[in-house]
Amino acid sequence: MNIGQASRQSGVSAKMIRHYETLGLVPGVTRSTAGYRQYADATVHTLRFIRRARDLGFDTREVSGLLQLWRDKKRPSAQVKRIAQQHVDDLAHRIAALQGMQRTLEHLAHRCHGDQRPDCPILDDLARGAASPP
Amino acid sequence: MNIGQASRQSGVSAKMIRHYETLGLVPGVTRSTAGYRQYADATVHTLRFIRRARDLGFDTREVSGLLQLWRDKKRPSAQVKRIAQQHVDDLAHRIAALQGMQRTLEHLAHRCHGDQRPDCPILDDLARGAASPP
DNA sequence: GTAGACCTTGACATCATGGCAAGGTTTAGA
DNA sequence: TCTAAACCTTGCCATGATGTCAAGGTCTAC
Repeated sequence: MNIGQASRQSGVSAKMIRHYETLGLVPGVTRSTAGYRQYADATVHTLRFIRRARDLGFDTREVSGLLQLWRDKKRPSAQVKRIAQQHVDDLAHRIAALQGMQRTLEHLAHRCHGDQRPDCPILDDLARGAASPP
Repeated sequence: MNIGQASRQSGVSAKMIRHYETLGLVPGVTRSTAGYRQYADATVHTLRFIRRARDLGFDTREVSGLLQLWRDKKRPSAQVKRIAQQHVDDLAHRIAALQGMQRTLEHLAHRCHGDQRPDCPILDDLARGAASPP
């Protein structure tokens, strides 16, 4: 199977398949005489794993760790859970940060008339450069 | 005022002050005979504006637009509000995406024993490469 | 034999920011 | 007056995950 077909079957772009190869996430590939990468179903499976993990927001370092655990049939599930839990915590932080921005902006936008007049609490806030009190 | 002092007063790193200069967010600076950038309070004010806008998640393009509106004393506040509203919508999308990941992962982590045994629903899900039904 | 689809590598872009290096300037103190 | 420390300059490289483009080789179907 060439890279295009592996890409279609895994949902990972050819570009990223090559990239993951340089990162060592997918094992070194065999090549055809012309130098084309040849893939087996097992690799497509790995690529789907990577895709799914990326979709859940794990960065490539974390994906690498998860892949190693996946391959290690004797892994303690605690290790997997720890990676996942860290990521959940990270997500929570990021969500909270975005929600903070959202709250502030919604508050400001709510008080902005949004008409032809120039007065605007949004610009006022930015110009003051200070967080508004909760 | 040199760049270091402007940096301390605005909360924007010297590096980023220079960067914003190349982007045209802050106007061209006057220089001392030795080539040192000289800042007035007005520029520090602008830098604080930028800092605050960045803290609220606006990207530099949006900041640029907001700065122009800020400087235009005849701006219609509707234009400001539109930029803010778009950003709020963007934030909402990003938050929803992260929450989706968080939900899925919390669900999986909850079902993972997290002990010495290798069985792990997290890896199972990744390996299946499919979203679990809600 | 040839067109079109496919593959290869490599370079560059994104976005906001940090870091380092090599060199010039200013300032405070001995 | 000399010097060390603190400051400034420009420029290059790096991050992370992905896309795009380019120049060139290969395979396939007609």
